[in-house]
Amino acid sequence: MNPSCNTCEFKNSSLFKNCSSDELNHLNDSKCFNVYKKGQVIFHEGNRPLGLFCVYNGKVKVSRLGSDGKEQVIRLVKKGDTLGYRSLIENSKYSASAIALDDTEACFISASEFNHLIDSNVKVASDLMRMLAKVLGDTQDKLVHLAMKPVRERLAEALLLLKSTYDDKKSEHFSISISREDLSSIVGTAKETVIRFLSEFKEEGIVSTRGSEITILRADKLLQISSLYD
Amino acid sequence: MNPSCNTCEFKNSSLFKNCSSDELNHLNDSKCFNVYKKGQVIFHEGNRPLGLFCVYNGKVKVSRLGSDGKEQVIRLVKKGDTLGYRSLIENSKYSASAIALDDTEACFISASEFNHLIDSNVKVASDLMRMLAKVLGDTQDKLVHLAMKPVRERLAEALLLLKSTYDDKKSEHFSISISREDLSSIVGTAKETVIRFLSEFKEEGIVSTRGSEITILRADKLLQISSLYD
DNA sequence: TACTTCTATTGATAAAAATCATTTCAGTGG
DNA sequence: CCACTGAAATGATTTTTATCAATAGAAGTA
Repeated sequence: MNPSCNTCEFKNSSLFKNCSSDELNHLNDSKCFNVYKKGQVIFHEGNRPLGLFCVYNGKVKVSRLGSDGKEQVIRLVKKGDTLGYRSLIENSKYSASAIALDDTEACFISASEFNHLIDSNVKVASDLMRMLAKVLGDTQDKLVHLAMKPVRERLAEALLLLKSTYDDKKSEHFSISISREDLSSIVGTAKETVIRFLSEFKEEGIVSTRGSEITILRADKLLQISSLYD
Repeated sequence: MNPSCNTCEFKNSSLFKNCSSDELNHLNDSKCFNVYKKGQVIFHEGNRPLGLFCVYNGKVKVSRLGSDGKEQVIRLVKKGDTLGYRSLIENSKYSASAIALDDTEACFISASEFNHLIDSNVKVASDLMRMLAKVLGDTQDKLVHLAMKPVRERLAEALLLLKSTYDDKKSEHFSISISREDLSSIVGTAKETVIRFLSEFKEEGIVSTRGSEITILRADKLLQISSLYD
């Protein structure tokens, strides 16, 4: 059950894709495999990071809470992704929390192990740097869209983001079970507002819902809606 | 006039603080000193980066334009800061433009020079990585605040950001000349809305204005206003 | 100085989104 | 199967912010 780094599904696509077999074995010996139930906190805003997480399975949201209880999702994390590296690099406390959106499994790598690895393998360090640059770019996009696009377009974009992040089956229609609360925290708006536009989308035949499950029927239409202002 | 890297004011605080004297000399020989007038474009969204800029003097905004002509400022850059490294690392086109907010001077370092440096000096690479992590954290803060705070609080925050970024004289009161248009692009709102809240701040004795110049009289009050929701 | 041109400011109004209240629906446990 | 609970959905209303329009003020230029 406990997956081995050397045979890991993400061996060639993760942050550690440029590790030697020896390095992977070493990682494997020191890592710690964890299981999280849906809704469980993986790490908590304000705590000190002890290492980083490599998500093996499941879905994770990285989000921050305002004093009024409102939540804003900063990033969605999928299997194969690394989690919690920013605070580690900055050597600062977590500025956000990571919460499982589904039952999730992740390997934990200690800070010392991680630091040793990026000090000793330049390729890993430079992959990490590129990853940071990529995530920074994505975050800037989010910022700009939040400032410039109305909710309807941001919702369309959020649905496409969910699809592009979590659609691995590539089936005809992508479905995801997500609470309206979580969805509104991704979009950056109120729950009811999300529900209203979602109802519009339903009437237009763009999505369908059954309980909290949303099925995207017309990704093309969503793309069109989301990029009205691009 | 053309400043030398080895005697540069920012020698010990810039991204290149861990360069050897030789490396600095080499940078100095290959760099190119540029002068930009207020309002002038330093680099433009969509273009391919040829190198990176090290700001020697002045103020720069990094911003993106929506199709409707609305602008959102992503980052403020001051003297001693590096500019344009994200696209360079990602090897992608500029996703934003850099525009001088004041008369600005900056040294340009070619991509090959820069890449060679980060490949050969691990310390520079790791400083760069920490810088990326820092900027990512700042951007995430911006994102969360934009989503959660009302304009009044974001305006207070923006004024404090301008002060913390550009106040070097540490005089009694910080003054800055900035158009309401630019200020609104930092806050992420309409020009008129900024003006209205600015008028409120004036009535409350928190700031004063003369033309486009804004003077912060009570930074403490701004801090209080901006962190109502923290 | 008078003129021209921005830009700041203020006012009135419209649009967008948040909030509050209520109803409906889906999943859960007896 | 039914009651119960929590989430989704819808409606009514308020708040916030954007937009449009007009005026006033600053800065540059002939």
